[in-house]
Amino acid sequence: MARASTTSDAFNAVAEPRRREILSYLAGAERPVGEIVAALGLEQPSVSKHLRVLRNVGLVRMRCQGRQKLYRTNAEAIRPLHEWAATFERYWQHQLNRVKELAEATVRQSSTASNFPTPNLKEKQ
Amino acid sequence: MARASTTSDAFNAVAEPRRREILSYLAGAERPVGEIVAALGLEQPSVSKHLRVLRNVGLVRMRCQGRQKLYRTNAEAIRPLHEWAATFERYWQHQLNRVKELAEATVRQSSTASNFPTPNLKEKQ
DNA sequence: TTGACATATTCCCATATCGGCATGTAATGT
DNA sequence: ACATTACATGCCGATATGGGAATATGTCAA
Repeated sequence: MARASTTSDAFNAVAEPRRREILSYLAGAERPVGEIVAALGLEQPSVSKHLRVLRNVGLVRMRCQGRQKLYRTNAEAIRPLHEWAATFERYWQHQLNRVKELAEATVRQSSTASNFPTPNLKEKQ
Repeated sequence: MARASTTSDAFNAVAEPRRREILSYLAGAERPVGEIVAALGLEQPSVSKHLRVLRNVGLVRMRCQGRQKLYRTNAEAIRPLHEWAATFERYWQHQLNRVKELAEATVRQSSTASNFPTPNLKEKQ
């Protein structure tokens, strides 16, 4: 088997950075393909192909108007993603609390004990 | 060019359904690889490979304990995804309001006017 | 040391991607 | 009818994937 199709999922469709840009661009208003091309600086065929993928998973809707086709993003289709991610919210809050506690403990210690430099709390990724 | 690497992004890493399952499974507690294999019913090498991808993008952390390696998901790394999706929240609320208004209008109409069958509000995808 | 256990890595293959370029198609204007 | 505009589609090539099977690495135990 190979990687899952880009059209198998909102998750897969959204994995492509350009498609994310397109979605953001089309979030507020309906736009013809030409404007997307101009605004994002992509090749027209490329945009058309991305739009096809997005349409297949319901992330954008299309409407014809003369010779133009107006696209808009269907925000509803992004909700599953949002909800899946939200599932982890409590866990990253836990982690933040731990970091916070650690920081507070360190501050207490350094303010009572000495003039140590503040420790670097940045997580090494 | 081909598709972006699965390790280029949290978005790309998370596009794979099995990886999402692994992340959920490892959200609450640290677990050795063997338990993941047993719990999700995947082949061991497959799990190891997925874990490698997840680790490369910081979605999981690993700790050695004897001959086992304990993995846990690093929820922090999921936040960018959550925040990106949240960007569209106001738009899907707009859409919901529109659907709601439409439904209410329809109800008003049908209750004053007649016994028309309720229209199908399901969006055709 | 030898063996068993826990994971990781490698090789192979079928599949699909994305970009670039060329071409097809449909609607409009003259 | 013809040219033009606005998109869509087809073909190509380079690349990377994920599963399966086999094998390597590393750790503990006797």
